[in-house]
Amino acid sequence: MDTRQKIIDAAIIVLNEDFSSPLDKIAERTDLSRRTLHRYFTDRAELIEACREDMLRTWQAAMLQACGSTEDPLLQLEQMLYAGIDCGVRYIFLHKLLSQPEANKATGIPQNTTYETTRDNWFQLIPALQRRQLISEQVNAAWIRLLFIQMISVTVQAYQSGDIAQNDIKQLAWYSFRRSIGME
Amino acid sequence: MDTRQKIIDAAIIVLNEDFSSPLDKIAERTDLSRRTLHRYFTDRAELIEACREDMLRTWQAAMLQACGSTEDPLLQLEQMLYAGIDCGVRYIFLHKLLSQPEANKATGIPQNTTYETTRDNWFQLIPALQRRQLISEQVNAAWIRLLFIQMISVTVQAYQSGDIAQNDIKQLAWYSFRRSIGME
DNA sequence: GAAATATGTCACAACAATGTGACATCAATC
DNA sequence: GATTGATGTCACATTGTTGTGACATATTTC
Repeated sequence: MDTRQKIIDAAIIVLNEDFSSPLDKIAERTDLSRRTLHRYFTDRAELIEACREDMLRTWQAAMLQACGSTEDPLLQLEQMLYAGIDCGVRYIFLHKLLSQPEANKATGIPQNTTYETTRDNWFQLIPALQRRQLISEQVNAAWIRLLFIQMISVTVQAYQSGDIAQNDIKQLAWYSFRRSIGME
Repeated sequence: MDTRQKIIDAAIIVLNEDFSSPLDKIAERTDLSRRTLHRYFTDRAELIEACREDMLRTWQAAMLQACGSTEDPLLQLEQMLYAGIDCGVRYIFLHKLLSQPEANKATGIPQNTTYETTRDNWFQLIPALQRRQLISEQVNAAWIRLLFIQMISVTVQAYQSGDIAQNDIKQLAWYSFRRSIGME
């Protein structure tokens, strides 16, 4: 398997838990030495940048596919949730990273307009659904956005905890999410 | 105001964002020098321990009050949610800290059985409500527990973001939470 | 205003994390 | 079996973080 990708995968998991974690921990998780890690990424910043690009690519691909699979905006929303869940830790870390501009400045990550526009497209779905009376207009769109992100976080934790039957989790997530935003 | 407490408050906020953050950042947030911080807490471990105790105390007091205010288990659950929200970042950080035993070992935090028993008491409420048919028995108790914790996190973010009317947030949180677990 | 208390500034040693060079080792390929 | 490519080991300079001592400067209390 691609060593570079193996490092990125490990970095995403470790840095998601603790953003200031030393590179040794990432190397440890890949069964490679820190020296090898540095052969692929000269810099910590370069590694983080690679993680960001990887997460962004994965997320955008998943979201595009989810939206392309149907015309029904309700089904689109459901598929978007599943797509986020499939991205898992990537999705969570990406949003954590991009919602903390201080961290970005420190690591020199450029502002990514692709992300913003893509994201904004997804979340224009909500007002559209509200106009069609499929979601109560009482519930704030910003609130729904927070619930969406957090539902993916809950789901990832559920998978990791092992306390919940793996097969049920996705349906459970969609059930809880759609009810939390006032559907059905 | 109590300087010691001021430091703890700052530490909770900063460490919640980045657990490995240098002490300078905490000191900066209090408008005190790092030297003064070290006069109150000789050690980083000691400061973290103080944060843990502070969070635990605040949380337990809030939860006890919430449960003592009524006999109705449904109202109790609602009050518990509001209590968690009032604890805010404290609640989130406490759960983050106590759910990562690796971090505890590193900092020498002792396992706290008071926390576990108190927590377990609260979450015995769920099965009780399910037996009374107030919550669907279809929904897993572990899942509900995750939703509860995350709903508080969402609410704190909503307060911080400023995108949502402050007055509405608590009611919004209770509405979304109770529907997400299958009530009403 | 003198004494006591709290805080700031500076310097410093100890340690941890980073990034790199030099060279060894191992496996695959020719 | 010699060569190449990927990785490991070790050493090293550099930088960031930590905890502490010595002393200066307010601020409060008597």
